[in-house]
Amino acid sequence: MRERTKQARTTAGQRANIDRVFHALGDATRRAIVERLSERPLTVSSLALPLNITLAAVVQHLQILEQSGLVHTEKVGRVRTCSLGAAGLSVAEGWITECRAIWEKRFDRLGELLAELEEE
Amino acid sequence: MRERTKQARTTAGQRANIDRVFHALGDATRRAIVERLSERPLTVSSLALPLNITLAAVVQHLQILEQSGLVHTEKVGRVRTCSLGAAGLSVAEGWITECRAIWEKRFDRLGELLAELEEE
DNA sequence: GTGATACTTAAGTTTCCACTTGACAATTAC
DNA sequence: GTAATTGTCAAGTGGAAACTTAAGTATCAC
Repeated sequence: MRERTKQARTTAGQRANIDRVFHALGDATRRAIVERLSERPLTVSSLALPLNITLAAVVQHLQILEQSGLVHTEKVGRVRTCSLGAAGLSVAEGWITECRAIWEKRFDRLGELLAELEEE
Repeated sequence: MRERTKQARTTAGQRANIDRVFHALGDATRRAIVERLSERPLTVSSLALPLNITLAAVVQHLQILEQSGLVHTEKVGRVRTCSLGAAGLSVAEGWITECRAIWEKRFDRLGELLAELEEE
């Protein structure tokens, strides 16, 4: 059976990905991790240091971040090194850009009309 | 009395705002609302129609969206019209852009380093 | 006026999610 | 070898958050 879905602006897979990324970014602790990783790669324990939570909690956050493509991790020996992944941020950026594009298109269309209504 | 506060990349107020925006965007239903409002302004009940939740739930989502600056609403008579607010999306976009900028800067430094190593 | 429409609000329920604890595995240091 | 380091896993807890129900208010149509 061939899967033949209807043509959508975004596919179901993309939508699931967007969901994972924004859910990941919805938590302040995870955003703090992303911010620090944008500066330099860090190990799990060095990531945990400034955060006031257990190492296990940090690992759980990292799982969510990695599944969303926001973070990439690699284990060498007993040390896992985490770095920022470009993919996740691009997904979020893309969604926002598309929303804004549609909105601005509409805004431009109404521009002339609004100019007339402003004199009241 | 020199006011020399700590030099922060982002102020506490901005951080609270970022938190509200990303929390708002963390929910799929609210993102669906934002997407539809990017196309055209809508009333509360017309927003609720395609969503399989009660009107009360939609109102609660709208409160969160309005507090984050993602949506602007105005009531005329008994009808509340909702439209996309540019402020919220800009906040999210700004955070992502800054993260990416720092990350890319690091990439550039790596490039320079590699270039130097090749010369020697 | 009456009734219908379009929300609004409060309170309760349920579901989810961040976090902890505690035990465990794998690597490195001694 | 033993011990310390670094991380992993499973199960459980507490609180936030999404959602519902039910009642209320304000506006519009007649």
